[in-house]
Amino acid sequence: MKRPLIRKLEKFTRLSRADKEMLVRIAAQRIRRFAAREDIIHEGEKPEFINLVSEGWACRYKTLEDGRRQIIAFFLPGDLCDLNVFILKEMDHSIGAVTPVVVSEISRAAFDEMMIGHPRITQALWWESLVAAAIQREWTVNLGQRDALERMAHLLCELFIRLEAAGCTSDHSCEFPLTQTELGETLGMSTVHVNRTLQELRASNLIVLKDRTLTIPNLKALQDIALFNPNYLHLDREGSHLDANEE
Amino acid sequence: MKRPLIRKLEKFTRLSRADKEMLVRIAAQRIRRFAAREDIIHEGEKPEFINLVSEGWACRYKTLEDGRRQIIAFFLPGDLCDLNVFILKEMDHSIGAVTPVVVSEISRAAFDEMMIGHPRITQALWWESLVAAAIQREWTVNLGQRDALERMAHLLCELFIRLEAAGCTSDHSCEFPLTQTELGETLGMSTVHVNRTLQELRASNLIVLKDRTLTIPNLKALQDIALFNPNYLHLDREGSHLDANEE
DNA sequence: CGTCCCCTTGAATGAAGTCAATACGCGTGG
DNA sequence: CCACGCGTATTGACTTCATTCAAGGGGACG
Repeated sequence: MKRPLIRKLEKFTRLSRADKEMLVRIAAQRIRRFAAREDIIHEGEKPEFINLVSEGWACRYKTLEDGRRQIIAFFLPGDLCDLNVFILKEMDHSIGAVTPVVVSEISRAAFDEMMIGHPRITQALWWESLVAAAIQREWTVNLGQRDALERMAHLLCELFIRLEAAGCTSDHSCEFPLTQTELGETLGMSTVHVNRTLQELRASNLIVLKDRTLTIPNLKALQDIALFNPNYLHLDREGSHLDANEE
Repeated sequence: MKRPLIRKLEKFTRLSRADKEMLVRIAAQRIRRFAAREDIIHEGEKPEFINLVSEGWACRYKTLEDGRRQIIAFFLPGDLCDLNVFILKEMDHSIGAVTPVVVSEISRAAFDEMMIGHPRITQALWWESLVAAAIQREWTVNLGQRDALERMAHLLCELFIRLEAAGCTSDHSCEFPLTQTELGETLGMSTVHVNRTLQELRASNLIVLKDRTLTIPNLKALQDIALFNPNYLHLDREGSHLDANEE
């Protein structure tokens, strides 16, 4: 349950003891806590840090002039906001806490230090950011091509598998703090239709969702109706040829 | 019209003569041509190069098992496919030519060399890739929140402004090679509805689209109905404080 | 001259949104 | 302890936007 970032990065490569200590140290440098619904950084601000979510769920979102809101991404424990953001003059979107969250702020200096002294971490972080981009692309496919039922099923599959990689699941269950309104803002559908879609998944015994806990009795079955192909998450230790000898 | 990449990067930072020569040299190393509709790289392959589109339009796309296709991104002249892709074991999507295209393949070695000797270019390329990510996010918003008319208008605004940055527009017009089927695969709507939506934009005098040429007589008006905010393209010379003294 | 691809149009159908009412759990304060 | 308010979930009836089906038109090319 601890150190979800390390756990996740090790899906890609093996990290040395020194690498891990570095990551722990960096994550401890500057810690901030946010209440649910609070903004971590708001559109228009100048980004000064890379944010690492170590506990809780956060999300990226954008609001249109007329108030419509789209959730663009979820940050689960161990997830990083964009590397290199400090290159941009201002945020073009906001990042908000979904649940109460604990965030580590990584300064540009700390990041550069890590890039220089720890090539294995550097590699793993680029992998992380390529996966994040792949997830964003898959969301485009999801919104563009899948109908409501498939879309919902796909999101649930993705979140569950990502939580698993971060060590945040037990058996077939995980905490699931999203409200139906938030699901709607994520999947581009009305709350009413979110509700009906969830009912349909429940009726088919594909999910149990109750008291902020999600259970997926048969992940394969849910994947099938979602046309879910996990390849875009690149969770198959592709960097294993880089394994460190030390440990 | 030449060297759209350089032209685009200079929207972000000023490049020295040596930087530009480097870019020209890199782009000339390994050139490939593709016919319209041909695949540049296909899902499942191992990416070995960073592709730079120097002429023509290409697209990223994904196909679901049942044949539905979603276009995930367009590559216009001067656009690069993901930096660092070689970290991944295999492509989770395909890249195809929309029109006949000319592509420069950039090897890992050439890329690393550039990263070391040309910090200004490095910075500019990270900017490029952050902008590409921002575009992908905006597409998520587009598909999730906007209705057909807004969605179409938004895409047209984005493409026009990006073409402008690459030096591929003249006055209020640009070449526009996409078929209505491709627009549908991009915007997640049926061809029939694409057709009707275009008609509606034409009837409001917001666009002229004929013979593969798009004219936007009043970009501001089109932006308004699209709820288009160009901030996500980060085209405002944010790196100008980094301007080189040399030229 | 026929074929193929792309664009266009009409009519019928369907998926998802809107509106509105109700229910439920939970915390607060009387 | 109970009443109240608030946010969230649920349900039904109706509407609207978009898809599907089907047919026809036009241009490029062999």
